[in-house]
Amino acid sequence: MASDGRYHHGDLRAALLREAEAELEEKGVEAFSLRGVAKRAGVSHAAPAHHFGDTAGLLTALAAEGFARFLAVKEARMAQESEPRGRFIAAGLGYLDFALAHPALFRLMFASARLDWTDPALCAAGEAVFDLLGANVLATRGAAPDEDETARLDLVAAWAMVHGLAELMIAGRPAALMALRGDEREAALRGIIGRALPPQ
Amino acid sequence: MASDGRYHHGDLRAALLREAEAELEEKGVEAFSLRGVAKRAGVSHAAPAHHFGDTAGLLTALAAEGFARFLAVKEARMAQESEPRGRFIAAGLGYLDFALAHPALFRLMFASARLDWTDPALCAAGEAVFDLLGANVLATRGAAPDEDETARLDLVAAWAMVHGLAELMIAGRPAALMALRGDEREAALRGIIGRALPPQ
DNA sequence: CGCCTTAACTTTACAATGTAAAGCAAGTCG
DNA sequence: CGACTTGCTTTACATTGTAAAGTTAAGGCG
Repeated sequence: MASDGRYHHGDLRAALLREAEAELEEKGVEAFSLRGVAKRAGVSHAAPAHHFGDTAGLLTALAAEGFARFLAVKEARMAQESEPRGRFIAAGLGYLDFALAHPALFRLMFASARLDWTDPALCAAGEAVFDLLGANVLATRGAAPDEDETARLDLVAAWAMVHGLAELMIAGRPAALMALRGDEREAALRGIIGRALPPQ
Repeated sequence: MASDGRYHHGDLRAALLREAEAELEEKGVEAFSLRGVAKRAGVSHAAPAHHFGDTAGLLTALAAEGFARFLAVKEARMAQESEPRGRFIAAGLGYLDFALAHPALFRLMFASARLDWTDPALCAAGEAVFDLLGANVLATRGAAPDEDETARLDLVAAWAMVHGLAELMIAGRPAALMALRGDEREAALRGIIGRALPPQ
């Protein structure tokens, strides 16, 4: 029985995704529980499995949605810049915005063994993010990563640097970086990300 | 009863740590099971809890041991180089060696919510690794990260770059990098890591 | 309107897991 | 030789994922 008394929820699928994200951020991937999600949504413990098959199905759907939002955050940051290099750095800052705002979801997306990468929706969402990275390399270096060796290295360096920053910052490391606030931190991050990009 | 028939195992603690690592690498952190570890060691399902308190205790002990080995791998790589910059890059390559050789253990050490960071052994082992990073920055830049602002950025940049490479490569990404073999890959990695270090 | 079909959930059931508590075996020290 | 202690086992129970069967409501068709 739905919490509002109705038997048919209306849009339980969307509600479960919402509650699943709350469960994920609160408990972490490792303590994530389907029954916990059901409890939050006020439905029977088996309702999530009905909609998503199993835990992997729910997490996969959540991750796919996450990649779409991730891309949107990056693009929003980029829209504030006009020069290719500034836009590339902005994409990196968006990457960090998202990771710090949704750490558990971020780790689910990038470092979980519980995702079903054969799922077309998840693959497509992930590739869209990767494509943006390629486009930024092309705009900055003037060569496409899948054709030019140097551009390929640019792509790896930029991705690794930003991804590493995200992972470390999620873990609160290094303390010296996490101690910086607002503009100071952003200025430091711009400088660090800049090291990985093609020279100006 | 121990698999060899003895009641007292002799060194069950060490055996459990060994089997726990096998369990971890085979099933991943998210599907890691105490009972699975016990089964591998041929002891009763509650034996691990007897030695380590609970799952967190076992994983924490495993991670602490992991940090010690991690440090050893980095130092082994560094021993082959004499110049500060070469040694710094070698430490990064050792970081990647370890991550790729023990991906699940690596992720346990750096990205698990199941570790008890109040444990002194774990803290000490982790700090020893961090100290090596600081020493490498000092040797390369000529300034200590806890005193000099630029050195602090050096530390963050180097760590983030190498850590990001580790996380991405564990996930098999990017495909272009993972397709490279042996010397080719190492040369590419040297170049990429070099971007994050103080200019030559 | 009443019946039938089907989709959306619930209930029931079961095996696997973590952990607490009590029990038993075997070395150790008096 | 007997009590103590340590190391492991047994038993027990709550929580979890998932399968399967049951129940409720919504919609189409006569």
